Amino acid sequence: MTQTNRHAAQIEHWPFFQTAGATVLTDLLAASFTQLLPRNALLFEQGEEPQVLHLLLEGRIGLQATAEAGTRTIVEIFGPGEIVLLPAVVLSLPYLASAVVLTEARVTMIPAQLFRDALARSLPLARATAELLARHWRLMVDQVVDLKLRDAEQRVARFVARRVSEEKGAAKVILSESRSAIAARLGMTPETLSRALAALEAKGKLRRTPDGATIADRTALGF
Amino acid sequence: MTQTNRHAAQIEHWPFFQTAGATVLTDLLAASFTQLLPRNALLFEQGEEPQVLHLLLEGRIGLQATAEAGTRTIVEIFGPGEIVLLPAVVLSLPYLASAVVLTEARVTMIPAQLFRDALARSLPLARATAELLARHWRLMVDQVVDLKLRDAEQRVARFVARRVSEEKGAAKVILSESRSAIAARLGMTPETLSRALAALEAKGKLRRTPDGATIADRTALGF
DNA sequence: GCGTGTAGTTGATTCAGATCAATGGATCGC
DNA sequence: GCGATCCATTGATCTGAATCAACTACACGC
Repeated sequence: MTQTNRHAAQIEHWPFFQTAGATVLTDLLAASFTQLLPRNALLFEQGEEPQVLHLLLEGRIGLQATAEAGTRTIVEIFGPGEIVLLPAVVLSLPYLASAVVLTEARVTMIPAQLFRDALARSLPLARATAELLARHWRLMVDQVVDLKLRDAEQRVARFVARRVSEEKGAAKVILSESRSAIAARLGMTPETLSRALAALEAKGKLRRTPDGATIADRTALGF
Repeated sequence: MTQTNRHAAQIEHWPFFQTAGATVLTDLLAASFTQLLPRNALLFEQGEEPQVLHLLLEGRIGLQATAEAGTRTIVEIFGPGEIVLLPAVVLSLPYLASAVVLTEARVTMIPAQLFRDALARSLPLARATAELLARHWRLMVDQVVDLKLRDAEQRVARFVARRVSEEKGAAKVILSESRSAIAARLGMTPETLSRALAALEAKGKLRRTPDGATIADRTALGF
């Protein structure tokens, strides 16, 4: 059994491949390979043509965009079970952001051309792709609304609250990526993030710990 | 010839239907209908289940989101030739924003269920959908980067510059939707938009007219 | 052990853009 | 025609978050 197959069992439970079908998955994984990447590694850079599609098994990856002025920000942070930058692969267009490993990550890579070929043949895969992209679009809409209508403290509260739900009921939230990465994702400076967390603690909505926070009452975060 | 068919000739030239194929289009348009909607009409409201898919023939439609606090913003403005809110139709999920007619609009509506049925049968349609959604995702990423990295004046300049390209080389830009709608789309107040336009005029990058602006040098807008 | 570097926090100050307020056109109904 | 209403613009002030600046707490190499 190859190293790839070791992870196949995990991947085939992803909703995306439930829709796409087992046959397609087998095809795609046959030519795939899995890597363990250290913090700060670069998966790809803004402007590159996509060579592979990335499936994130473990860790967190940040989508980092650079404007003309050279300023950077993080557009989105992906977690385990997510497919990174499907749009660029679908469109065969250069990436409009770089992907940086925020916490040590295990990533399975599928050759982009292989994926596109499968997309041209398989209706279930095309539908799964459309659904995934629709969800990702909605996430970005949500972020735009967040940026336009909520202040720093509210954005931080929502961000933390979402992480709780991921850890299913547990009152502990682990923020393993750097504070500056989280701040960039939320459209603020690390200083402002730090102050927002302090303010939420002062209001009794959470308690800061070195690696994240504990939540007293999830609904108290207003989410 | 029905009223719908009168517009079919126009719609079939859209890139989306070039990919999806003529057969699918004929199917979809058979049960469709076209309406002329006045300014301020509501296509649908946040929270509703999508009943129809909207194809925008003429005019502009704004995607308006409302946060808990009751504050509103415009997430995106759609123009002629665009398909509005495909994600909600694909996912059969409630709209997460309302759609408001910003300037008198002609809209063709396709029953959502019909579209989803076609999506389940037609590979070309599924591929066209995936590609369109990928493009829309990229537009939202662009907007997030805009909001996070550029100041008000730069955002206005980019917005105006994009409108020029739509009118193909013409130095005249028509901003027919209200200033407050544009301001909301750009994540600022109408006052700030007004000042930004004044500042760009002072720098000689454009000249304001009641219904928009004229551009001296397109590249001067930094786009 | 002890520098040395890096990330995070806290404090002081500044600034872009929001808010509040007033004015100048338009367009509309009558 | 003439108020009434709505929208855009301009001005004055305020404020949330950025910037600038210490200072602290670890983690690392040697």
